[in-house]
Amino acid sequence: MARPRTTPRTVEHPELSEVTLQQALEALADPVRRMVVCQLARAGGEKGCGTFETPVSDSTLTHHFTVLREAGVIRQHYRGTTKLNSLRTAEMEARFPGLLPAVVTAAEAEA
Amino acid sequence: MARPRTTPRTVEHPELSEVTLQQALEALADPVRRMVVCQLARAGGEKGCGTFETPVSDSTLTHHFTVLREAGVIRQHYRGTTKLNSLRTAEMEARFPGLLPAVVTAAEAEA
DNA sequence: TTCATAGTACGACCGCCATCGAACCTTCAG
DNA sequence: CTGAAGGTTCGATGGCGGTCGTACTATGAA
Repeated sequence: MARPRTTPRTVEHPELSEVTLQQALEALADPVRRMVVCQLARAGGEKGCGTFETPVSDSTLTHHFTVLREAGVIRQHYRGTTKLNSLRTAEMEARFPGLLPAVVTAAEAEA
Repeated sequence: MARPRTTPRTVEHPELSEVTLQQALEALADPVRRMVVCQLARAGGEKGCGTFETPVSDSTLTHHFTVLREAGVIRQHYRGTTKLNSLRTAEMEARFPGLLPAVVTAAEAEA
């Protein structure tokens, strides 16, 4: 039977109501993670993990994606071997009004 | 002559243009510093160093004030033996539009 | 002048987090 | 089945930052 030999890869996402301001700020306070967020914002949609420009190794990047995901900033899901990332823009806006736009805008302006 | 025996105590403040987003976010990402900022926002004006409610020692609090000042978030000046603190609200708004209000609002809402 | 109050400077400590490389898992193409 | 590409997991490491206590300085009051 054409069935996966193991469980398909899924990703856990927190409800934004479970995310603290502390988590969100810590997530956004790292320069590499801000690069990721800005590149996502610029892309406007989904973006594969391997398509980001950062100065760190793959394993470190995995760590940063995890932090962003657990902070509710990004959503991730698999398509084949590729993992796609997108911003949880609307949910973040509902939870922390103005925060994400302020950070992205400031980051873009600085670059 | 009624003159101070040593130089009067002054405090250095950065121009907001010299402050990076990194500094601002790091400053705001610490829970104790956010307490300070929120209590200042609530006070609406100046507030002596000793009038803040925090779980840390005086010397640690001094450290946090320094970080906030160097991040351009607060302004400090002496009056007698008291050091007064206030938010650089307008300048922060010009440099990082929306950031400080977003953080303060979220912090108030969480508390 | 002396004392009390307000805050600072300094040094030490400790824990956390960003980072890496190596080994591994999952999926798709041949 | 086999290989290769895309990510992950794991353990180790290193540095930075939050914390404290103690000693100190500055100011104003008695």
